[in-house]
Amino acid sequence: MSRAEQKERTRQAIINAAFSQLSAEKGFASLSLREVAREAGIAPTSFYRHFADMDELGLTLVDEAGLMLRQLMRQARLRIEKNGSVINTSVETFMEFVADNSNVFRLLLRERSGTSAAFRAAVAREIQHFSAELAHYLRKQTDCKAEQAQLQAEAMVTLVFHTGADALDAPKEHYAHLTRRTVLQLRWLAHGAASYGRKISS
Amino acid sequence: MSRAEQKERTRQAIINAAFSQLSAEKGFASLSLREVAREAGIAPTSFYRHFADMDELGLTLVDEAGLMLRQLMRQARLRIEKNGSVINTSVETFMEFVADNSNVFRLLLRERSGTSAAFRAAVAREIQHFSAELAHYLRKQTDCKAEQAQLQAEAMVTLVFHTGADALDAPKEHYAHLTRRTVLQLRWLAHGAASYGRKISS
DNA sequence: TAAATTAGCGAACAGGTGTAAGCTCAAAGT
DNA sequence: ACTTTGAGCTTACACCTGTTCGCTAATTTA
Repeated sequence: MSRAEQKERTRQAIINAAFSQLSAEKGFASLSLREVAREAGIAPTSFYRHFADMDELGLTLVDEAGLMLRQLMRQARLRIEKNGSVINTSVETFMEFVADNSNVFRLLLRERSGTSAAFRAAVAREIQHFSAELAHYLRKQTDCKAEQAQLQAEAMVTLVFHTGADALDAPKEHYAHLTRRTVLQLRWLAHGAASYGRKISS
Repeated sequence: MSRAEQKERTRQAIINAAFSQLSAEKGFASLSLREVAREAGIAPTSFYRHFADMDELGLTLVDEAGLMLRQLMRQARLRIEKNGSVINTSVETFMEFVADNSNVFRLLLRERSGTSAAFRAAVAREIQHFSAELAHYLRKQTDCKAEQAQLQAEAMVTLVFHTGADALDAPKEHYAHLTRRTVLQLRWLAHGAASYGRKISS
């Protein structure tokens, strides 16, 4: 095994160790370099061969989380093409993502309002991507001004993310109920934005 | 000075010390018993005469924050009676609250998705109160089903809180812009909920 | 083949943490 | 006036933290 290859492998071991230690009870801030190193199977000091400090590791985790968010969007688009019902399919896909990647979603959720400005900015950027894609979609679907589409998309993302946060503390049998509620909220929003816009322009 | 009186005084000193140490860079989780005690002007061990541990102090802080939230609602109602424009006045009042009590709002925001289930539950309860009052108001204003009013209120609160979170990282000259955007989102929601409901019932 | 690079390790340090034990001494209760 | 109570203190302990230094051993380069 080549040297660079091995290095990349333990780098991934560190990242995985960090993700696995994130949980409902433990946020990134309360992660310790030594514990992460222990789980990754290296000495504490070897950590520095890969990251300058914990913050750098944290930003890497946020990047990975953003990547998964983009995978989620792709999957949602695929399902929508087959299924049709846009809002319902999107929310259902999102809820599955939250259920299957709780720790990843939790990271985004927490660091969005966390103590590090850099983390907050990084998360905000990822979510911004998310909203922008949705806005683009909305503009194609219903013809409206760009600014308006963006604003609507952000409201939708906010509502869906909030439901995701609730889902983390709810038993799985409540998911369907949460989904139904959110779908209704999004429909109101879409309906209102469309008719309100028409009223203004008329 | 009576004994009970003095005890209450240092208890408040502890609470104030804790609030003052909360900031954009420091969340409750990274608060240390010793530092809080130092700022409160007591020995670390004396802390235990007032709280069993930091968690108990934290729940007390959340309670105080909830209290301020209720003051905020009262103030908003007063202003609405004079001013008229419900949504606009509410959002403006809320934004002022966030600006004037950043640390209090930050506490609610962070612990809502924090690492302690007890904290999350406590914050959720306070916000639930908030939404319930708004729902009550909506029902009086526009006649609709109770469940629908509640759902609409929760969406509104979610959007407003999210804007508050953004405001914490934005310079004050952006507040007006943020307010305008949020007002528009809320109007869409109200408009959509009203007409969507009518469409269903007809 | 010889030299240079470097991932990983062990030992050690300085500083922070929560909390237990036991004391003082002024207020409250009898 | 005597006793009890309890807020606050000092000391002490055990533990965990991030980080520096110098070393080893294996891969890569020349």
